[in-house]
Amino acid sequence: MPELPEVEVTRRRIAPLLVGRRIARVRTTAASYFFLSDPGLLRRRLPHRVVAGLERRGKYLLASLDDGSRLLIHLGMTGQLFSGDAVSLRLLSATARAALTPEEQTSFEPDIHTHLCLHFADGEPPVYLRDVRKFGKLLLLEPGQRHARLERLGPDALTVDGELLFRASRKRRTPVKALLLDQSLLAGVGNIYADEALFLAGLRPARRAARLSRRECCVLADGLRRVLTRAIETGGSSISDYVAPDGSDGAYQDERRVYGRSGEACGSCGTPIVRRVVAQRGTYYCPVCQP
DNA sequence: ATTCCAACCTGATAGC
DNA sequence: TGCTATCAGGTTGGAA
Repeated sequence: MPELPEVEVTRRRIAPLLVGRRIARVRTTAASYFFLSDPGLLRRRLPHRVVAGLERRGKYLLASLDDGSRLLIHLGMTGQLFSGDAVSLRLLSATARAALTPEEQTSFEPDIHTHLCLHFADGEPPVYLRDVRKFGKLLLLEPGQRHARLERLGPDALTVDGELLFRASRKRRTPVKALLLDQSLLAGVGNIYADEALFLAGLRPARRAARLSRRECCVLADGLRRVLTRAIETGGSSISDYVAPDGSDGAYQDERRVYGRSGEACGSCGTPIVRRVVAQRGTYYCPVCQP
């Protein structure tokens, strides 16, 4: 689900519910693929801590606590970080949805996929972290502790410039789309925004990276910054699971040019959008506008 | 060093 | 109705 824009919108909207609050009670699910730290450790260590700040690195969120430790969060494909006040059908499975009448859908109750519940001392709504597929990650970093996953990240994709792409793409036979998805080169781009940026740049996703000119790299960097900035402005893309922390949907899915639109007419030339597998990912492009 | 591919999970949907 | 196959906003580790 969440790429840089969704994670950034989540950060901005959850921060007021998190920062400055003292954690009182913590609930977790059992140890699983989701937890990089033992959930028992989280239940022992988080109570009494005050959240000091919340920053984003690529698709990661990093919450600093008042004892110098940090909580590292990745939302994977289906991760959702939201307020106990949030109401959204996206927080319910289809079966759970069917079992409820509309008037019963007025609040969220933690289910088996809700891996972390933070309750606060001031009685404000709790904050929940839910992840159906468990591709997300949760890890407590001790004060000063470094983490390989963070250190491997390249510069934030919002700051990308054409020169970076040009230098990194020399001698790479790989499709340009694979470069964009490489978090060690550029942090934050995922499958949706890679395809959207390539459309804006008029570049075929399978194009060999090394064959891009400096000029094309600059146009691509431009497209990336434009699409990411616009997606943040519109609250991200709510295509299947993503909800903002208040339960509201993003709106960028309505501005998508190519992602998920195979068979539909290209907005620029009318040619049907094509789906192919590139860089092992479902990839959408206009065969005419992206020669 | 780079590229590829399977694996990690669960659920929704399309087709028979 | 039910079964099977395919697909999904991601990342990792190890093989080629």
